[in-house]
Amino acid sequence: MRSARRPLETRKLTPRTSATSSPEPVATADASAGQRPGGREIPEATISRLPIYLRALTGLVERGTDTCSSEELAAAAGVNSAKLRKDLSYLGSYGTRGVGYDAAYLHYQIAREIGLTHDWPVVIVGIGNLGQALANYSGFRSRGFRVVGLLDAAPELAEHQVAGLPVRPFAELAGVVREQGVAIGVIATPAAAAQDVADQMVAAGLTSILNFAPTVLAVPEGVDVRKVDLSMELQILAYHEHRKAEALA
Amino acid sequence: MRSARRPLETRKLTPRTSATSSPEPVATADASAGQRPGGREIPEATISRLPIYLRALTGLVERGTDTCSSEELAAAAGVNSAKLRKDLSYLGSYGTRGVGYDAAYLHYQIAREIGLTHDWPVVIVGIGNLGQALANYSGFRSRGFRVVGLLDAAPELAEHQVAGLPVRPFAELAGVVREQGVAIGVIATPAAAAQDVADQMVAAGLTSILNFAPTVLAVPEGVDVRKVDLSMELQILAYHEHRKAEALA
DNA sequence: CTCGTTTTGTTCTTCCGTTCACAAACTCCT
DNA sequence: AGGAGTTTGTGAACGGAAGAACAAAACGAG
Repeated sequence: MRSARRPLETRKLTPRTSATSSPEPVATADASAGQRPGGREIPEATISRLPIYLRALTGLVERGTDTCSSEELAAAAGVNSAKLRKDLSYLGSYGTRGVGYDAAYLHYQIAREIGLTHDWPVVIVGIGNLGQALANYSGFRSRGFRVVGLLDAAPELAEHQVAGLPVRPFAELAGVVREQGVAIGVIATPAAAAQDVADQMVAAGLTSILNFAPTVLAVPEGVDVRKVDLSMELQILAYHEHRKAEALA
Repeated sequence: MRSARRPLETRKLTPRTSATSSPEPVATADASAGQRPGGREIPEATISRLPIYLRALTGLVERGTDTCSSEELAAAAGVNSAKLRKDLSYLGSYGTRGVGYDAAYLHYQIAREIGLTHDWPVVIVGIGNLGQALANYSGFRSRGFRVVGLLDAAPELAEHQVAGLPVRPFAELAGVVREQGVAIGVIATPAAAAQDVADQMVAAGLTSILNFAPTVLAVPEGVDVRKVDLSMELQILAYHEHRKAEALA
């Protein structure tokens, strides 16, 4: 009953078209490393939640909501409302006291902060089961990521088309990266090949890597790596399952 | 050159066959919730790293290492050695001062702690691209997880075999769970179906869920949910990419 | 047996993230 | 216009995790 509670059609929010709403009236003289013009440093924990808020907002907007309170949005995102408000406050003051947040406007602001106002081209290396699934995953495209290259070391895949794209030999990585201006690479190879692929990716100029191979990658400074470890998640669940079983014994 | 550094063939470690090495000689009278017999509460952050240590140890053992220092193991796992030692100390005193850890023995102890000394049966719901990739993922089986059921709402899949298993109608979930004693379920459906699947899973008696659908799931107390969000990871990378680009401008 | 070397296990300090609680700001009703 | 009712944004308290540093324990040499 949370969505029909408020009696309003209030569209009269003041959306502050200027994004650089510096809360400190004094000009911040510190141009120290990584300091964004319009705000303070955004904590890593907050950044990892922004995509969740973004998705929750997408859902609310699709359902016709135009204004939502921090409580509602927090419920949709599965977090505490105080945490949500603090997270959003790092981006700026995009809410209206006594009213809430304009869903569409807030969505835009978060997308802008993450850098999703334009598409990101992505290459996937390793077109096995997982690589094919990733290439076909519609969630990427709908969130601003465009798969522009599929690469695999195995030459027999070269004839196939996956998700409407040809599978190209791994050696063409650097060419694809250069031609398409790719910055983000996905590794979906077996663990044994992952470090080599990562090295080639770095050499080709990629600066962000999403690693699905169960290995720790060594990369130079300035290259971001995130890893998704499928069996790790199951192992963590198994631990808790194990504990539950012990608790009953 | 880190592996050939020590001049040893030291196999003379004292492996302490008793697992219940209570550091407090006094009988701890507090049987308060979730307290394990042989040790203190293990922090969540530590638990999420145990699988990484496990994998690093597997690699070392395969390469013939029998003793490793916290420094070596930490390097293989990509973490700080002090953090590694503290994490391991929550499990007990399994190292030998001046020597290091017996790789195989430590591997066993961590596996035991997580509960990987026996196999965990797992069901996968949603046999699309991702579900098929997961069903075929060899990393599950090699780490103690056995896929015993594939379920999908679409009846046209029922003829196919995926990874050597038949795809069964979703309605048979409860039966499979009961017959096979399954505790862990994997959701690989579209977002719209995920909450319903989760509800059915809970009703069927599953107490751990790994969710690949981009939705926040609501589950009752006592059910653990972990989520893997593919596009979220890319969005976090995009944010950092975005910042790098801004820093140059 | 004793000393020096190595490496663990743990304590202490510091930092980061979460939560609470409240003042400021906005709307609505009378 | 003023007061009641909401809801944001944030200062402050709290808790947990990370890293530095060190004492305790084991080993080897002499």
